[in-house]
Amino acid sequence: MRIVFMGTPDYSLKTLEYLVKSKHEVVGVFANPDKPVGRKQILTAPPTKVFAIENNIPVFQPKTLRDGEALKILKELDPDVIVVVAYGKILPKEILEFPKYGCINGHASILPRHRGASPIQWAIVSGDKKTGVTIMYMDEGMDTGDIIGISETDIGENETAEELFERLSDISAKTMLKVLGNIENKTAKRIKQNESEATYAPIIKKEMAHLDFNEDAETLFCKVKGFYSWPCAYIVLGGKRVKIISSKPVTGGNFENGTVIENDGRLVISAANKTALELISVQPEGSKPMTAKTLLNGHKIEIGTKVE
RNA sequence: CGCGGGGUGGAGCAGCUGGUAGCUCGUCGGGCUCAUAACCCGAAGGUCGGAGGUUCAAGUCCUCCCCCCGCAA
Repeated sequence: MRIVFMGTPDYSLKTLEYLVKSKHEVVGVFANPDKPVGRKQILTAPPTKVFAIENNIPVFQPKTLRDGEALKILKELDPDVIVVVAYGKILPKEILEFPKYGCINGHASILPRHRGASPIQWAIVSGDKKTGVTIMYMDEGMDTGDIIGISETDIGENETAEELFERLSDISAKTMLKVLGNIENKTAKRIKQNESEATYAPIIKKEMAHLDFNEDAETLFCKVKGFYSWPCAYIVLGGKRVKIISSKPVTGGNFENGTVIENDGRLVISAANKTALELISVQPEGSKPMTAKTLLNGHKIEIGTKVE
């Protein structure tokens, strides 16, 4: 099939790679415009664009898909199907209806759970034991289209969002290929989503990663994993922001929430419901990542110190 | 010129108003102990990021450069 691919970040790159290697023909790639990255704010091309250029595939980076220009380009590319993975834009109706086989989206959760921008992070933050990817026909809603294929996977006990991203991108790519095969030979089935089971995974904001010790340790532990490596759960200790890279929920006691209750080689902070969170690996602002023990070597953190 | 923090023995940090460097951990040796990541005794290990400058004297002041990190994206 002739495929137009739409995707921007690393997560979608995997699917693009698989498609290019497959028997299908990728005739064009849409990605979000280059944007400034890093401390130096260097204008950087998204990974899908870089890959497309290396493989001599035409790249398009429209600011909007709604001015008719994108549709004009698509008419020239004449795809049988448009494959969308983490593109970062909503497709207007005119584009959704354009390709013969429609627009297919790879979403990183088992729909209808975790519709929205950040399904991977929320699966972990919510404490889900399993997640997966869903391939669906896109419609005008937010991840509300009919399901064509699902692949499930267990979430590891200590798995971070970063690791899950990596795994799901691969699973998504493979599932997408399978589904495309089914579409091509007309064996694809459409399954409606059960609206009553829908949940939403809103885009992550940095402030969400500021840990609140009025929550229990298990919840905080999930946030540390789910917000890693961006934006990364953090606390404010002695006026400084300290990122929590890894942690472990432990038994606490009758202490005020958010105070240091152990500082002898281990750094433990009391949380709600007599639980506590042991910080394993941290990164104070201005420093490189280090273990809590190392942090304690150079900083006097008294028992009873309040964490903000 | 986007804002800010920082580069000191292997690691993390102190070192105020300038007078040859200290803490916690680790390492090595020894001791105690049924034993130990515990405890005791002792030891090694630092051109204080680099280059200039000021000074009788600079980690500590001035100038330039290199590198790391947080915010921001």
